[in-house]
Amino acid sequence: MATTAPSHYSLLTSSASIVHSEPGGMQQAAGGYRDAQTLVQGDYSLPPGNGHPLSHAHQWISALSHGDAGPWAASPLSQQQDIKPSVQPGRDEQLHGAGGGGGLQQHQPRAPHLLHPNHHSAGAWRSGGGGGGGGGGGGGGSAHLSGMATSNGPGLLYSQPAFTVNGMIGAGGGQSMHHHGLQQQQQQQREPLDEQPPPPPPMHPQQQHPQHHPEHSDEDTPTSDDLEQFAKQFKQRRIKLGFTQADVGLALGTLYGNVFSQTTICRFEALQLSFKNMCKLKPLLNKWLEEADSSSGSPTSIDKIAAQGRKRKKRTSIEVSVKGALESHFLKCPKPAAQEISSLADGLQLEKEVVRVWFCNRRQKEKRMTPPGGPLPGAEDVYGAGRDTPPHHAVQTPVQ
DNA sequence: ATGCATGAGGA
DNA sequence: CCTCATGCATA
Repeated sequence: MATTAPSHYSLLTSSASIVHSEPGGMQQAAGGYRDAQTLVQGDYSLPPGNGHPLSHAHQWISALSHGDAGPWAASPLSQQQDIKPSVQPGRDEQLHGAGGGGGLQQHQPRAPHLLHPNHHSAGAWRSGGGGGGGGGGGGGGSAHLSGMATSNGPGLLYSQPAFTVNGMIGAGGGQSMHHHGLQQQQQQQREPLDEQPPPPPPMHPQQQHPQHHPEHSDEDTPTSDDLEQFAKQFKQRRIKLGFTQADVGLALGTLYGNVFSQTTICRFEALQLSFKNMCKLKPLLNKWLEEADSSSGSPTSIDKIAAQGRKRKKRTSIEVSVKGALESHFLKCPKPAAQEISSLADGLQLEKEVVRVWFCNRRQKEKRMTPPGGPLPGAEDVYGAGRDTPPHHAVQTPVQ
């Protein structure tokens, strides 16, 4: 039981609340608004006067599948999946507590201090080669992904590329990347005579250019290390500037026409996206960083869009016991056939669709970055042979 | 921070 | 149906 909503979407043809909170002029670092949700999110981290001890060595599982596309191998940026401002016709429901809503928002003065450039996760693995000289400029290459698909119809978002900064935003022109050397420093140096054989990266399927250019460290394809470093740095700066993940997501929208949710930003920081996805987002976030950094004090048009209206099915809450069962099956067979799913669903008293989706999500999760606890569980190829993947489980990074 | 869900695109 | 990118709704 417990399965709340069977399968009908709740029709909330209620208030088409247009919540457009007018930030007025407090978009500064003070981060004007804050969604209720945002409040709960981790910004409160960082005790004033003490660095956080986060240091997790990330390592992506090499999820090589038998027939699926390689994980993050070849061209990571060669994807133009493009974005579309989900312009949904039925815009109703969806109450965003923001603006005039229930007035549950509040501004909170964050301490201007706190935070200090510090920590650098241990980079035991991945020797100089990859990480490549701190340059990491990441800025390089990439970028053909801004799509400016702001072709919204029914008043979706009114984001105007109104920059007041250096007007370097090639909103309509080109998206030239210019990196400033703000990346991070290098961390490993060895004596010129004492070459130590630091057990290089166990294995990183990515960054294996089947093409040419043997040496290129901070151009085009970012390495996993680059990404990790960047993500960390990004988060740090973001917090320092007083922005929430949601803020960033919106900013990206007003900046490029690509809105992202708090979720995505969060996942980016936590490296819970696929390598490809990370590569795609990095340039954008990098740009935002520059923006926020230089205009930290100047007006940054923040617009708020009233979420699109799409009636989602109510989230099904799967009981732990049931989850356990699913997990078991997943270990045995990550990709059950339709029929198997049916019987499974039947046995668990769940909708087939729910089970199917569960497996999809489970597989996806398995492909994300974020090491299952250990840097190298021993290369487990998800589906293909390792039918008995070790019982690793949600061992999230102790960050924040 | 995450779990379940939606959808586009690709066999 | 699957993968993949994303995000609402939640815990």
